[in-house]
Amino acid sequence: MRIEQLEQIVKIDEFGSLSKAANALFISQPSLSVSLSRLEEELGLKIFERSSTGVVLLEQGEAVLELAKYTLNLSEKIKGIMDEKTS
Amino acid sequence: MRIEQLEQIVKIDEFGSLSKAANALFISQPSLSVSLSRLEEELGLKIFERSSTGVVLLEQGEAVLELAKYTLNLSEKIKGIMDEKTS
DNA sequence: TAAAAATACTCCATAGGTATTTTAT
DNA sequence: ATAAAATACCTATGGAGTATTTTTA
Repeated sequence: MRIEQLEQIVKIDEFGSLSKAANALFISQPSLSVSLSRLEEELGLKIFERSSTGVVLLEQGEAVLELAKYTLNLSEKIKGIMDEKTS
Repeated sequence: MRIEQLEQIVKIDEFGSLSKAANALFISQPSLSVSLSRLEEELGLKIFERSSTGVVLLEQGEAVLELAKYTLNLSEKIKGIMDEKTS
C-alpha cells in the first residue's frame, strides 16, 4: 500500500471514473486501473464496482476511503512541517 | 514519501541506530541509510543527527516522528479492514 | 581499532507508459 | 458507435543488495 494509492482512490471516488481520475492525477487510465486492482488485491477487498459508465464505491470500500482521507491529511501535515518552520 | 519510510524512522528512533533498525526491519544498513536520507531530502529537513555511536532524534524531527506514528496507526487500520469483516 | 554511518556500484521489481481489446449502453 | 475499464506488453525509476570507505569515540 502506497500513499499515492490512497490519493488515487480519493480521486476515483471524487470523479466516479477511472479515466477522469487518471487525468486529474496526470497518469494514464490503464496505470490507474492496475494500481487500483493491486491495492484491492493487497487489502483483499473490492473498493469500487466497475461498469461501462464509471465506478461506484462499494459499501466495503467506504471504511477504506474514510481512513485513506485521514491518512492523507496526516501525510500532508508531515510534508508541511518544513514550510511551517520557514513561515 | 512511502509508508515504509515512516515505519523506518519509528524503528530508527526506537533503536537509536541505523544498523540495529535495519536488522529489525530485515533490510541492510546501507539501504536504510539511503532511504532515510531520501526522506529527509524530500521533506527538506534532517530528522536524525548521525554519529559513530548511532543516531539521535533532532528537535525538528520530533513532529515528523509523531505524525508518522499516527499515520502508521491509520494505515494499519486500513490493512485490517478485511480481517474485521471475517472475524 | 572497532563500531557506527556513508558511498559506490549492481540488480531487479514494479509503477507507469502506449496500444489494444473487451464490455455495456 | 461510443465511452468506459481491462489486458498485454514494454520501459525505466528507484529500492534493496554487496563491497567498501569514512569517521569518531
